[in-house]
Amino acid sequence: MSFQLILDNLAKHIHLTPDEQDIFIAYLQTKKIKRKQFLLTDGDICKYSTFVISGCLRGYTVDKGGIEHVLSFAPPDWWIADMYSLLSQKPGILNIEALEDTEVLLLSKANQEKLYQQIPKFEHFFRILTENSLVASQQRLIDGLSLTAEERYNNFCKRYPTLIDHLPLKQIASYIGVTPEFFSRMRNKRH
Amino acid sequence: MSFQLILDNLAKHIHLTPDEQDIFIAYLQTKKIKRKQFLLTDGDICKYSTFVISGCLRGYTVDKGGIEHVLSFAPPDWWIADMYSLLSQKPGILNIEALEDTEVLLLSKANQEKLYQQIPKFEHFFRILTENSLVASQQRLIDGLSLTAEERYNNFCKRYPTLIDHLPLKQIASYIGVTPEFFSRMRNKRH
DNA sequence: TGTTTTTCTTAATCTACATCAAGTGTGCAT
DNA sequence: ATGCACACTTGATGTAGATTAAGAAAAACA
Repeated sequence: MSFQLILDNLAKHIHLTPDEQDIFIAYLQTKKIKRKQFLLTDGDICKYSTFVISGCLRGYTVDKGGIEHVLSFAPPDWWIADMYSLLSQKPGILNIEALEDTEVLLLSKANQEKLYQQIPKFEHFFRILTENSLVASQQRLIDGLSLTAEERYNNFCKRYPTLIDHLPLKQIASYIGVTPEFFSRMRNKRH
Repeated sequence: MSFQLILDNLAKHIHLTPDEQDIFIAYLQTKKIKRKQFLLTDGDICKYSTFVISGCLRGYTVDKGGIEHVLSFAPPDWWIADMYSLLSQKPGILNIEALEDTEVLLLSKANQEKLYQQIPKFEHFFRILTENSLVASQQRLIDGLSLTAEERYNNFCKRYPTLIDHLPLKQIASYIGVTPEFFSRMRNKRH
């Protein structure tokens, strides 16, 4: 198991000494999730921040009508968690499912807090990570209010070009916020 | 000018010594904004985190069609900023306007970063603040995808009961994501 | 390899909400 | 007080996108 991907991910915002890297790595757990298996389901208490090494996860909620709404995809080099549940340690509403066989690193909430104490740089790192998530989340809110489904799709294509290829279209439709039927029509533009 | 409100706000997450409180307060600026005046407009680079003491602000974007979309209200005891612009120091898209005569405290980005260096507890505080904003933003995303306008309105009423009273209905409509006309009809339920 | 399951498409109909237009309060500046 | 924005309402009509249903294509799995 190589930890290079996650160390490089940290290195985008903080510099760690070799010793600090070792401490960090000792706090991680490895896990493999088969396609269609779940890392977290609705009602669970989220105990980990998850970092994807290979494969792809999706995080989604299910509404009263049973419709799924994709909140995020997590390809390699991305973090994912049910932030509400992770922070409050109450049952969450997110489902995290593997779209393909996926390998992840898990950092437990307890270990994450130990890192904040032992190596304050981690507080810096996760502050920045959270700030960037917030900006992305707010931009998506604005897009949902301001743009048509088609414009949101074009944005998605620009922002996540690598994802487009090996993602079922219905998952993209759900992320964009439309039905698979409408999405199909939209792409084949014959309204 | 009393700084008690902002010190109590900090105290929700971190404990400061009197000396640290003094350092913090010395970094703040006071500002008064009259009703309908702007603290920030589209295209500006956001230089401050703003904390509201009295009055009320609203943050909104304007889409291609000239329609305003309210992203947040900031009543007393709330923080507001164009996070995208504040973090990237590039021109932002948010307008921040006073809905009534408003008194705020400004913490410049430069001073905020000095605080992170001098008093690491501030990094902890703003991490938590950002985490909570992220959870709220994601929940609003989910609500926008899962709920009807009416359900979103009911949620808003429950979540911000104090705001409802002295806020123009059209501003609430915009926050909910519907036109004033539809909002009016909805409230007077005679579809 | 064939069988099953899931994804994608197409078409008809429907609905939540927008748009346009006009009229009625209501607060605030002169 | 009076005039004037501006907030709010109400009605008629328009539309983006949903729903339902069914078949075609592709992928998963045994």
